[in-house]
Amino acid sequence: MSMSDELVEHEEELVSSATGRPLTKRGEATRRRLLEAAELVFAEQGYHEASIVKITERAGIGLGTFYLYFDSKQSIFEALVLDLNRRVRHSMSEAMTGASGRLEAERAGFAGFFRFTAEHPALYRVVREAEFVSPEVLRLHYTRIVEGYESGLRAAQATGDVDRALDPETTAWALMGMGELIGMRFLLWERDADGRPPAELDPRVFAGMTRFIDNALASRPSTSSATEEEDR
Amino acid sequence: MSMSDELVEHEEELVSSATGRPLTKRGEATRRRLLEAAELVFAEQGYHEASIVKITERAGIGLGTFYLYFDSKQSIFEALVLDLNRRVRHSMSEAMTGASGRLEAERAGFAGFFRFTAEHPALYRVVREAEFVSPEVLRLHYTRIVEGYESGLRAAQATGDVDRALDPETTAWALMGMGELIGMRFLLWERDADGRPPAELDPRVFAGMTRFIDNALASRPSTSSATEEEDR
DNA sequence: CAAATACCTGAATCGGATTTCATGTTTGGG
DNA sequence: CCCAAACATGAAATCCGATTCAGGTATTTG
Repeated sequence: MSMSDELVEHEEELVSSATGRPLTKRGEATRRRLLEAAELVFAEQGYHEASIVKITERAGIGLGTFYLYFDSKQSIFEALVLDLNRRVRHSMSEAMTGASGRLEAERAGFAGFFRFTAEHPALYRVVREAEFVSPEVLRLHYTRIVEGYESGLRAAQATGDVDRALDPETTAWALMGMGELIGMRFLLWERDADGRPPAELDPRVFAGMTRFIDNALASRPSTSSATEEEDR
Repeated sequence: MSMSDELVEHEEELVSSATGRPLTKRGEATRRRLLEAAELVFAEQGYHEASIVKITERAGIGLGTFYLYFDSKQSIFEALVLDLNRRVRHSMSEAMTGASGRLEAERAGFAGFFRFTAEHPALYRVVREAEFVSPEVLRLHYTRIVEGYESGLRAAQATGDVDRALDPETTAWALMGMGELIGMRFLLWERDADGRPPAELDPRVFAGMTRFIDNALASRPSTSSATEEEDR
């Protein structure tokens, strides 16, 4: 009967989180407007400054209506982060199609990541804030992205494009981390004369990063020229 | 504002933030107890779950007393982050003393960073949260660390230990980012069978990271003879 | 010791948030 | 055209935490 209703529901139906009821056209549109407003408000104000009132006002919707679609403030935030995750990965895989070599594809994916961050600087801050609002969702976000990198790296190692001595998982996380911090420093923090964020990475920085990555990944002719064993 | 005043302050004056008055022995002790309690509470609960009441209770101090020493919740948080910054950098520079080569020193600094993160996992989460609580302080934190890296890299380039084609600033931020995310993934997220965080990085990960960094930094034999490594 | 100074206190103030709910409105199928 | 069902609403209940303040206690000084 009622006991396992909630647990069984795994698939993303067009369902109100709060009530479990299906939505009509009208309801669907309202839900969408709420998500779009949430995107703006969370991006501008951060999670704790944001409020349900601000979101519903922005959406042009009554306060009480919110709870027909989402259980809580945290719940809509999580939905938003998952949506952004979809969009980042889309931006990355889109950038990768058409790349010729394996290594070329890695580079392109990276570029796609930066394009997204540059186009939606505030949005990417939302994702980072998830670490403190909803850690599980952030893990999901990172893990999904890293999975793509990792399998790409393995494939590139198989073809000999990438140093076989690298650990794919570690390398994938290293690349993510680089991307994050360089994006934060040179896209989110940087402002031009008019206080506008740059549309893309400074060429000097981009070149420096490319060199760094190419160095790191390139298959090395002799596998053990460097100090192979750490102390002890 | 008042914040930049404090930020410029590199050295800890014995001054109450709220009143600007110097402290006696007793006052000094009280201030210290507040900071220590804040460290525990912010680490366990995060900024917004933490409250002045919880901090003063933990410190065994009256609620009102708090405001004799700090202007606000944000103010004590900032003081804490600056304190942690000092400690991280100390951990890094301590690890670097005694390193023989330039490149060796870079590696040691990195290890120092991880040692701190492994020893105080929750504390490093506090630093990261500063991005959303007090962005200026976080910039200061990162910038101070990066400055050290950057000048180290320049020196290592001068001696030929590090690829001269790398941009030192970009490279420094890339290294920071790697360290952050790998620390988060393999130290903060990882739990052993008893739910305890690991005391140090998994050897596989550490080795993978070392290889990655060595690849990235090593001066490339593009025009000269094969890699000449300092073996020591 | 007396007065001044420094330090301490927690009840009360104040503002602001999430969430509920009783009631009204719209929609769509028969 | 009627009436469930779905959707919408905002005032009010409820909660919570930062900050203030009027009135203490300890410590030092003359």
